[in-house]
Amino acid sequence: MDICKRLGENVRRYRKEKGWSQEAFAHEADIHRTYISDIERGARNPTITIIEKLARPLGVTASQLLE
Amino acid sequence: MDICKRLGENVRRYRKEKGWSQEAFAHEADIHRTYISDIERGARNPTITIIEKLARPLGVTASQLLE
DNA sequence: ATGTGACTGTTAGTCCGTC
DNA sequence: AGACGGACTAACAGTCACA
Repeated sequence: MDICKRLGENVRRYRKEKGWSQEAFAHEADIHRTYISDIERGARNPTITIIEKLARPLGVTASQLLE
Repeated sequence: MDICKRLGENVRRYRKEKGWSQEAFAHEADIHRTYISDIERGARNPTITIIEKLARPLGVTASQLLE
């Protein structure tokens, strides 16, 4: 399983647990909406600083997003 | 604690557990030795595909490198 | 509310070295 | 053995219009 896809699935799952749209989450994480879309589809290969920006509003660790 | 520094410390610890020099590890991971040096010093912001390339020869998961 | 192609400036990542 | 610099190319960060 590709690590980018795994990250995407994790982000999407945690985001939905929060009841957020991509747009709302993008605002919380201070990341562009379309970038979130790309991440969730595994279409990007982000850096670890992006992983951390995603993790914080979701209330999880960067490590958890890669599990 | 900066996530880049945390990654660096984890990589260094796991590498030493294997008894590898940076150069030997670089060869195992198929990553340039100077890049390994940068990573361990927390001077780089790598992508998740690099995290995975680092994790495999160390016998750990990408997730563990960010813990 | 989300997926996607395209674009530009910036940086990730490689490779040459020296200390 | 490892830190660190310079220079280079490939790829990412960040954004937009449109579907």
